[in-house]
Amino acid sequence: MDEKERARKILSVLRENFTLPRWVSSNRTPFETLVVTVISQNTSDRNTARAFENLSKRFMVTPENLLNVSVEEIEDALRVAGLYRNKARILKKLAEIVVEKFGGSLESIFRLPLEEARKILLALPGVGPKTADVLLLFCAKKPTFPIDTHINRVSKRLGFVDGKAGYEEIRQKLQKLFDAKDYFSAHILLILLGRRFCKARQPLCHECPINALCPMGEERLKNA
DNA sequence: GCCCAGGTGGGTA
DNA sequence: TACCCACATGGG
Repeated sequence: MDEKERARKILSVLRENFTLPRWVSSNRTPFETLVVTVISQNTSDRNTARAFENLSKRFMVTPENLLNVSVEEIEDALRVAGLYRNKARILKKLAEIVVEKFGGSLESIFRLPLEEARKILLALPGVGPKTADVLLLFCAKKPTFPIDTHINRVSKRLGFVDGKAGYEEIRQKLQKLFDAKDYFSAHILLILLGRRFCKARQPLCHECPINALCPMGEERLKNA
């Protein structure tokens, strides 16, 4: 079985074993998605949601509103998520740039070709490859594959890339292995898999739904 | 009390 | 370019 075939089977098994979280069908604006993604950096889903809700309760999350409130108020809302001083400053700065350079909307960036748009996003404060790719895939519907820490680990254990592969190498590889129409669901499902079964310290290969398709799973089952 | 969750950017060699 | 560390809270 070649790699692409294995990737296809893995995706199919993941679809049978996991349901996409509710927020997937929530319609956030691109700017809200940017804000949530920045908040989520190095932060659990639960605390990310709480922080974003704290913000939304105070005002509609638009660049104009963020520009007009004090950084202390943003800090208060974000405290629960951790790293709140950094993130509050970054959100202020992002609001300022979006209003002043992009007419209050990210849409003009999204209309550019993928790599061009990606470069512009990467130049924004607090926006690294993961955040840029989330925006491009989720909001701009561009064919790019965001790599978070779970996907990084899962890709290596599955043998899709070798252990020292970096962000860009993993992204290119997954984009080759999956069809562009599946990037979104594959991204979500691989994260769910990583969190539930393919944990950093304690992989649960015996219970993992794709252990038969994973070199690491086969190895562990053999040794059991 | 300790370890885990889980990206970016600034600094150093 | 490649690492190392700061950022900070909440839950098990």
